Amino acid sequence: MKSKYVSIKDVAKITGLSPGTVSRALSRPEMVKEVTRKRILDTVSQLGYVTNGVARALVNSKSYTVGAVIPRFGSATFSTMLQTLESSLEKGGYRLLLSMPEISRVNEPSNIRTLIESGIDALVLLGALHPPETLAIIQNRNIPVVTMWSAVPGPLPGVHVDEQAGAFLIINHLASLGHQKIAFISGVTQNNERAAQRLRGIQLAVIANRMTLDEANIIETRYGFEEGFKAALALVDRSHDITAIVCGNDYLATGALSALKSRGIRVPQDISVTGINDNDYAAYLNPSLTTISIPFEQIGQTAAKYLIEVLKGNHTPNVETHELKLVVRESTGQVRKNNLS
Amino acid sequence: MKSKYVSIKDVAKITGLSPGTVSRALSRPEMVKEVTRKRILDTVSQLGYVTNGVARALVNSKSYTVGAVIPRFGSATFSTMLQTLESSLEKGGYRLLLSMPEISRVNEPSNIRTLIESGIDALVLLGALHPPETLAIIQNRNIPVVTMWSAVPGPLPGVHVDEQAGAFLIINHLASLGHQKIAFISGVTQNNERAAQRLRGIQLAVIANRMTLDEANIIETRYGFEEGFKAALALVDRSHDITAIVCGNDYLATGALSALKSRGIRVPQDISVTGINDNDYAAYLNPSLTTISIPFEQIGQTAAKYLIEVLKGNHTPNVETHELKLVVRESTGQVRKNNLS
DNA sequence: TTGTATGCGTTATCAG
DNA sequence: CTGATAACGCATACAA
Repeated sequence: MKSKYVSIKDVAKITGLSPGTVSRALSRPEMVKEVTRKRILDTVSQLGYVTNGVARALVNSKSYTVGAVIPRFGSATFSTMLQTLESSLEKGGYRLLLSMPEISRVNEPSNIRTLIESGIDALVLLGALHPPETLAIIQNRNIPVVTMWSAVPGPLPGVHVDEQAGAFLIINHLASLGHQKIAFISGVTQNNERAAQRLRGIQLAVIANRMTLDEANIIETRYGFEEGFKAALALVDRSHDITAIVCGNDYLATGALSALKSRGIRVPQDISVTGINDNDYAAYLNPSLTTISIPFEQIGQTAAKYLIEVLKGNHTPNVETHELKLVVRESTGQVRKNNLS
Repeated sequence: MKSKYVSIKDVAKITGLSPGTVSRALSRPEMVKEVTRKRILDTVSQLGYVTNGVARALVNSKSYTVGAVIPRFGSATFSTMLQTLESSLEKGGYRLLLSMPEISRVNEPSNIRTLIESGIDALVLLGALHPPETLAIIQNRNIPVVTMWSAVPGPLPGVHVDEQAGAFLIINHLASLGHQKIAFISGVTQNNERAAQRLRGIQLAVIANRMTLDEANIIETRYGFEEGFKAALALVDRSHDITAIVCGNDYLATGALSALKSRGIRVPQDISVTGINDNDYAAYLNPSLTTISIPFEQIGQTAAKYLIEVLKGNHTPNVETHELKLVVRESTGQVRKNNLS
């Protein structure tokens, strides 16, 4: 398959110089005489020559591309995190090759293999928990990795978010307002360490505050408006003494809110609804919702910066040790106080 | 820079076969004897050999990668569109190289050049309107392109959304409810053909329905909660006879809603608020909001499918003609009716 | 400072 | 069915 584009040889031919010189003029300008360089640059722009990054990547075994596998949960996608990740990478001269499989269909090792075949220099993953095969690939290729938004410590370096601390913020807040008996609408915890840690944190905080969270009042469901709606209805039909419903994410909280309203239940006067937020929407739109938000901007940015450092050779990409300096623990967000009774 | 990974030669050496045969066993299994292939496959998995896609891309001048430049507007990102784009590409065996610059800082030609250097096979752009330089690059490289969510006809093939028709849906609806004098909070129309067409559509529909939309009641502002909030306050302070506020996107609508509530204005009894949605959130969360939504899933999917066909050679990637078959005109979404007085 | 030659890992062509 | 060889476009070591 013969390419039809201008190559370095064409530029060489026209300028009467050698391919080597042209190459140098482009990537090591200081190694070439002023006039020669100018002549080359002129013909380059005249011919519309564009470096073939594939060939360059082959010889350098470096593609300046970072791959990311970011599973999504229904319509919950991590746009802010992605944005900051991408723009931070871009600032460092890297491109983002993105794989975002639906979580129910995710086959991480396979996704990673595809990315590696594409010639990525580093890898971004969501969360700390990964199948052994994933770890094997990473170890085997010795490819720099960073995990984003891990909720539990893991073997890979990553930007950690303390989901349990977030849960404590919420429950402590509710306790301070005098709430006693609460319910929790959780996301599916299987294969989702964040959901699992949120649930665990809620349970621990409830105990610490001597509150009550009956097993029957923990509903585990997929993230979604409708799911939150149904779960909330089930809860209020079942237990009449709940004063607060905490939700594992903002979709659930939003659905729950609608459900309560449809029953004529006042929020937050009769029942308080709290959401752990993946999105800034719910929090803004409905002030009757108590929310705690995740610092997505920071996560993406920190992850990108770390990788760029590693790729510069400034860190040893040792997959055995956790990069503690990058752990974001101090802030999972603030609780927006509102006029709960 | 000597690569440290297993290559096809290593597999060849161990199996005692030639590199060519190993290559064939992997990419053209039918051309190689059953036993030989099995022997190769065994050593391949034993050595953990992974094809070097960069080398493959070089010789084939095909990388199975599609580049996309999707500017974002503040926190408005097109997650659903991206999701369906990515997953549809993936089904067709393509990877997505994503560039998502903040719209205020976008330098499209430069972004495209970077993607092209990376060796993409095709390009995805947002909207129909692009600087001449962009068109020149595309023409020059003769690279397959598709535009997503173009609001006006353009020189490039694309998935078109009729924003004006959407605007008519809204205004006709308001007219049928008896509204006479309305206001419009628009996104910044400069460099945003969608925002511009929304505004234009609203104006035309207002005339067609013999309604009133004073120049002073058109506020153009950045997309955002706060911006919508401020704009709505300004409107109600200025004009006391408006019965409906239409907003250019859901962030604006959400902010406007909050503003009216803060003034004790009932929605929709006193003033009706309508949003054109980039997001399913506002619509769900607040039933007092009338919304019209954009079919993002379809857009991403259609764009991907088109490109895959083009790359298969089934369409001529002629940048001169608009791919009419791909234009999505029939549905920019439904108006959710609500109990407007 | 510039030219020449070689190799990066793969696939395609052409013999055998 | 398999092997040898030449390319893909670029970067670099080495020679001039």
